[in-house]
Amino acid sequence: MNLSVSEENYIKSIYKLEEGQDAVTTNALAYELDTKPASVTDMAKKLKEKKLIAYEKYQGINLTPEGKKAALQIVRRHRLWECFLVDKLGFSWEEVHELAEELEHVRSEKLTNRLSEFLGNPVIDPHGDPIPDAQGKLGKPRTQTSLHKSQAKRLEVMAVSDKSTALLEFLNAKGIHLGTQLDVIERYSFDNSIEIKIRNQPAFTISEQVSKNIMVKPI
Amino acid sequence: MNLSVSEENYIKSIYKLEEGQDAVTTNALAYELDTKPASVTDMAKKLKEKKLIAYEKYQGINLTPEGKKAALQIVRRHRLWECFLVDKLGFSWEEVHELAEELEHVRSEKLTNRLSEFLGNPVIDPHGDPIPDAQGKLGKPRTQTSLHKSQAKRLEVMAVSDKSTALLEFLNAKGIHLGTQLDVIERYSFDNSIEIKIRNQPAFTISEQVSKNIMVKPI
DNA sequence: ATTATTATTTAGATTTACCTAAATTTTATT
DNA sequence: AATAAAATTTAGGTAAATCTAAATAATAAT
Ligand SMILES: [Mn+2]
Ligand SMILES: [Mn+2]
Ligand SMILES: [Mn+2]
Ligand SMILES: [Mn+2]
Repeated sequence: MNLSVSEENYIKSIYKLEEGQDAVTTNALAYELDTKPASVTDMAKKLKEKKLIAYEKYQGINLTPEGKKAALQIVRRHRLWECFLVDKLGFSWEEVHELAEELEHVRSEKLTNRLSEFLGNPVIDPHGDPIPDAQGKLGKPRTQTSLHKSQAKRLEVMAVSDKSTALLEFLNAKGIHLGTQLDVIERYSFDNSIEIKIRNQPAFTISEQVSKNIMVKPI
Repeated sequence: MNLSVSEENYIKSIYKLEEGQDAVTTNALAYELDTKPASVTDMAKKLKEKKLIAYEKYQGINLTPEGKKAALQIVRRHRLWECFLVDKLGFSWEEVHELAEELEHVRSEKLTNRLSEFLGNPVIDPHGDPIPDAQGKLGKPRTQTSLHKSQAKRLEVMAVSDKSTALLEFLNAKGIHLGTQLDVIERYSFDNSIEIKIRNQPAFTISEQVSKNIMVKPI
């Protein structure tokens, strides 16, 4: 199956939005891809024709097994390039998403596999997301809780679910990285903000918007 | 100036064909880009509009200074990626051109410069071609003679001017790489074939087509 | 159960990068 | 110089990926 760059971006976004939800909505996909719903409907017809998605008018979109396989290959390339940019070229985690958004479209299994090998076959990317292997298999079963939901007092940062420069730069400023261990001091039910502390640094408060996007595990 | 992938490929090909010649011909460019002359004429109008080329009907094409600057950036990216693929990922020289043809279109000065640094700021690519620096300056003045023209008896291979898999695989089979030193045993004027010898290996004969594409310097 | 709102699709255009076939210009050959 | 051949351009079209505006369907609110 030979996909255009545009088709690949759609497939990847459908894969992302499908998580949890049962069907991906036209509007959600349009928003995710920064395009218009009418364009999504057009593309949905084409991807259905190519048997990459299941789609019926007004019923939303789901990847077929082939579609999912394609998505995992794209995700693999995306995350490997992110690793390369951070580990080898010294980029910081908020800079790599956009670049990987382009590099992911160079389709060469040989290149992908050699890149993986060169990087030591990493299993997570700089944002804590798992990297599918050459067969498209994901290691982790994605059972991550957000800081927002977690009840634990001592936590370790495992991933961030939003890759926007804005969030990542905020986390940089606060000293929150992958692997950072933090203590929850207080939860304020009024606005769902959380007061946290890293080591012996002074405590500070983060909003619900932020805590929702920090994935953690108790320690 | 924001160029499409297609525009970049045109600019790069014009740069390549301009070497030596005074103006690039519509047909030559169509052949180089594996497209039709009519398409070249269309694109010529657009690139002229963008002031990247000088073009008058029936008069051929030349890069403007801005066009040349753009071309050198693309060439820089292309050749740096080729170095990366060979030096870091272990690809062989005949495999990298096609991949670099895609990677070259990721436009990020930061990425390009970090990649260059990561590679130790190489000045020639795996085919012996010089790599423009961040300012677009070429080191070597490109005064290379082809084996076909050279009069010397002992020579060193400096570059290959054709990057086709066919030629490069042929050279691999014959043991001819960058830096290979060879002796010219005989030149046959009938078909311009040349008998050469590498070290103490048995001599063999190469055709004019091949010798034209091997760039050498006397030693 | 209507009605209003929201989501989605269709109709009809636009832009980019191509193409083929025909017309035109340039260049080479009598 | 006239004619033939080759190179180039123009005219008119196509396919992909968008868009806006209008129509339709699904959902929510009276
Ligand atoms: Mn992308
Ligand atoms: Mn990532
Ligand atoms: Mn290219
Ligand atoms: Mn090269």
